[in-house]
Amino acid sequence: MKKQKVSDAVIHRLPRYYRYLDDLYNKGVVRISSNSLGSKMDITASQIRQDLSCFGEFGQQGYGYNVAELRSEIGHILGIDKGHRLIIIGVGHLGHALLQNFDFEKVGFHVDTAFDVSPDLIGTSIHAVTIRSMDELEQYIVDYRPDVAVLTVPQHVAQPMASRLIDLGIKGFWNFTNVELSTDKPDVFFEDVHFVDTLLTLSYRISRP
Amino acid sequence: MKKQKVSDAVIHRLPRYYRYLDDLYNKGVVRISSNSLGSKMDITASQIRQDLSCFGEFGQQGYGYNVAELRSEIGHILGIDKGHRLIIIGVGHLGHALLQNFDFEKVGFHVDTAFDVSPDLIGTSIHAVTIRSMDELEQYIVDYRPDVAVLTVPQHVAQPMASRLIDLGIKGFWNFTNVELSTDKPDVFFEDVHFVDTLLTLSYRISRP
DNA sequence: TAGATTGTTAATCGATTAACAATC
DNA sequence: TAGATTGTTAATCGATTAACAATC
Repeated sequence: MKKQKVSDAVIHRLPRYYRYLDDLYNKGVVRISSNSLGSKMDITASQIRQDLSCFGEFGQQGYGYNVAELRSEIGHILGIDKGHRLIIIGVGHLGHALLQNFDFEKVGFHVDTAFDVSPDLIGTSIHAVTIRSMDELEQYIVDYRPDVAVLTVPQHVAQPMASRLIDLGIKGFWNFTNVELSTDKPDVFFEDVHFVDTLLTLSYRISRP
Repeated sequence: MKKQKVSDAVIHRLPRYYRYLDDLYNKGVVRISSNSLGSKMDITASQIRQDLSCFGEFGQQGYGYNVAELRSEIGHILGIDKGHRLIIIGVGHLGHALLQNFDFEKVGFHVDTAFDVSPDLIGTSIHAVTIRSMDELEQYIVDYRPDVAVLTVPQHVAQPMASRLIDLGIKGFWNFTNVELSTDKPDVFFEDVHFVDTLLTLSYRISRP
């Protein structure tokens, strides 16, 4: 096992490995070689073995990998078993859609609660998640110490809201606003879901003659 | 101007360039050098110049780039001015959220119409977009020839729906299902928005000790 | 003009792929 | 055992950065 800094390229492939392995696992597949996984995923077997070697030795010569085992190892590397807890900031259509459709538990996140400013929403609950007033934010976070905030607020409040949450100790942001957030704290992470960027990439590709 | 295949790395940076230039443009900034744009975006000036050189010469020695001009050039490269038209397949919470909040026009897409199976939705409209029955799909696409389909349908219908749309001539998919779609047609493009992957990447980062 | 900044070529760095000894 | 397949080292490929002549 090499012990070096793991590159972004590798990190970004991990969730995809996990998805494929989860799928194989659910289909009851017991073992898989880097070769056959590679052809499924359309990457080289070499790359898979190289990527995995950043984290340990999970296979066996002549056999390949045990699907259940590798799935859980990668899940572990990704922190799925850490019991992370998150809060949702902003329950507009998008926040609502995530609450209704997104399987947070499946990737090891528990949705503690949600916050909004709308009196119509405060006090109600969606999918067993209570929506609270934004005024309770400080007290709630101090009391319950969630790890991650999902930002589904309007653009213009994104950065101030992020700063407020960072001061309260939030360490990770799943950011759905189209704003690039920043902080000087090195242990705070932003993961941006830039819808616009992906649509523009598609636009680029279909626009070539 | 070098004329080679443009790498994925470059293509994926284009939308971000566009966002920053659009922002500068809206702030009334007239000119910018690769150096100052680079420090804003936290990339090297060299990379910016190298990237742009794939598409032409947009700057001027001693001056830098005209913001309005570079913005529109990159918009052009991305196909923002192509008048692409799209249809939304599936108006659940997510489709609804996109219809209400996402500024398609800003990136040069016109939302023609939307489709769903729910009798409650069919015939209504959201943000001036009519929701039609899935039964009208064939006829509509044949008649109006939209370019792109936004897939916000349940997982298990994703691939069959994509195949059906590809047969009807849809060339681009903005895919919000967690399924990796495939086709043997080389001129069909999928742009996947894998929510799960980004949340897992965040999980990885905050899980490191 | 002199200073600034481009576009491009060359150098460096890192990521991917190939090869293979080790071994199940 | 023989065949299969790993983990890792070496080779290759491509992307990023640095350097600089050209020139506004």
